[in-house]
Amino acid sequence: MALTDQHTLQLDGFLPYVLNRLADRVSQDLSQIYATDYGLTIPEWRVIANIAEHETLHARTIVALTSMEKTKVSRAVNSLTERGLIRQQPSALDSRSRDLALTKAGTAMYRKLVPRVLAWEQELLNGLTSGEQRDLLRLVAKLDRRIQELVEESGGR
Amino acid sequence: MALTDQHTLQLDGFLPYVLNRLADRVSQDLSQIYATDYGLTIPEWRVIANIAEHETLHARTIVALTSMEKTKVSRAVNSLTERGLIRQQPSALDSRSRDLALTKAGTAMYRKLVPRVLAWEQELLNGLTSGEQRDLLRLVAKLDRRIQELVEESGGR
DNA sequence: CTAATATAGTTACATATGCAACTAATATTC
DNA sequence: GAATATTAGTTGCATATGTAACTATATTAG
Repeated sequence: MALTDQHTLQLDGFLPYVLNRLADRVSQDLSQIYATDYGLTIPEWRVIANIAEHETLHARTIVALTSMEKTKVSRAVNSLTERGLIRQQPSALDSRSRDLALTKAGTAMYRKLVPRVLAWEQELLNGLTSGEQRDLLRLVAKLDRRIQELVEESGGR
Repeated sequence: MALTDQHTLQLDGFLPYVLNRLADRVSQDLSQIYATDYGLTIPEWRVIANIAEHETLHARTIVALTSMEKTKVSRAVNSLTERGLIRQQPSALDSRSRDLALTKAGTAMYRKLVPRVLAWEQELLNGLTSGEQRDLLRLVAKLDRRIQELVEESGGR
C-alpha cells in the first residue's frame, strides 16, 4: 500500500475525481434508456430536454445552459431536425439564429421518456433520505455557481 | 415560459443532468493545469494518479477503479510508457498483465502536479463550509455505491 | 490431461468530438 | 453611416473514443 503522505493524492477524497467518476457512471447507465430505446445520443437528449423545458430556445442559449461545445449543439440540433423531432423557425430579432421548438413527434418522444427517466432517477436516489437529496442538489448547485465564477476569472472556454 | 407540469422535467432539479454538467465544467477547468502545462490528457492524468496512489497496478485494476473503457486505459498506458512516465514489468502471477509503476520522471511530474491540483480544488471548495464539504463527499460516495449496484443489476458495461 | 470458457490487453474501424477557420449577420466605434 | 469588431452557427480536419474482433494466457469442466 502507498503511504499516506502529503505528496500523494487520495483520489477517493478528491472531489473532481469522484464527481466525474460518478457523473460518468450515472450518465452511462441512464443513457441506455434513450440510446437503446430511442436512438438518441446524450447531446441530442440534452437538447430535447432543454427545448422542452423552455418551449422555444436558440442554439446559443442551449450552449450557455449546458456548457456543451457549440459544434456539439449544432450537430445535435441538425440531426434532430432531420429526424423530424425539432423544428426551426427564423428568429424575428436576430436572423443569424433560429427559434428551436419540438415538433409533435419530438414532444411525443419526450413525453414518453420523461416518466422513465424520472423512475430511473428515483431508483438511484433510493438510498438517500429526502433531506440528503435536498442537500445534494443544493451543494451541487452551489458548486456549479462557484465553478462558473472560476471559469469566468480564468478566461472561460 | 414552460408550465410546470408533471410532464416536464425540471432539469435544474434532475440529478443526472446537474451532476454531469458540474463534473464537466470542473474537469474542463481543472484539465487546463495538466493539459496545458504538462501535455497530459484526462485519461492519462487519471492513470498516473491511480498508479501513484497504489504504487503498482495492473491495467485491469485501473479499469475497475475508474470505470474507464479498457481501450482508453490501454492507450493511455501505452502513450505514458512511450513518454517515459510509467514503466511496465511482467507480472509474476499472470503473464497477460504487466505491473505498472511510475518512473522517476513520472513521479517527478506527479509530485509537481499534486500541490497545484489540490490548490485548485481548495479554490473550488472555497464557498463551502467544511461540514458541507464532508457531506458532499459522503453523499457522492453513497450514490457511487448505489449506481454500481444498479449497473451490476442491469448487466454492467 | 484435454477441451471449452473466460480474461487481459491490443488493434481496426466507424463514429464522435474539439478546435480553428469560415460565412453571415449584428453591434460598436469613430 | 462607413469601418471595425463581435456574435451565431457551420464546416473541415485532426484527434479521441467505443465497439467488436482478435491474440495470448488462465481457468474451469469433464
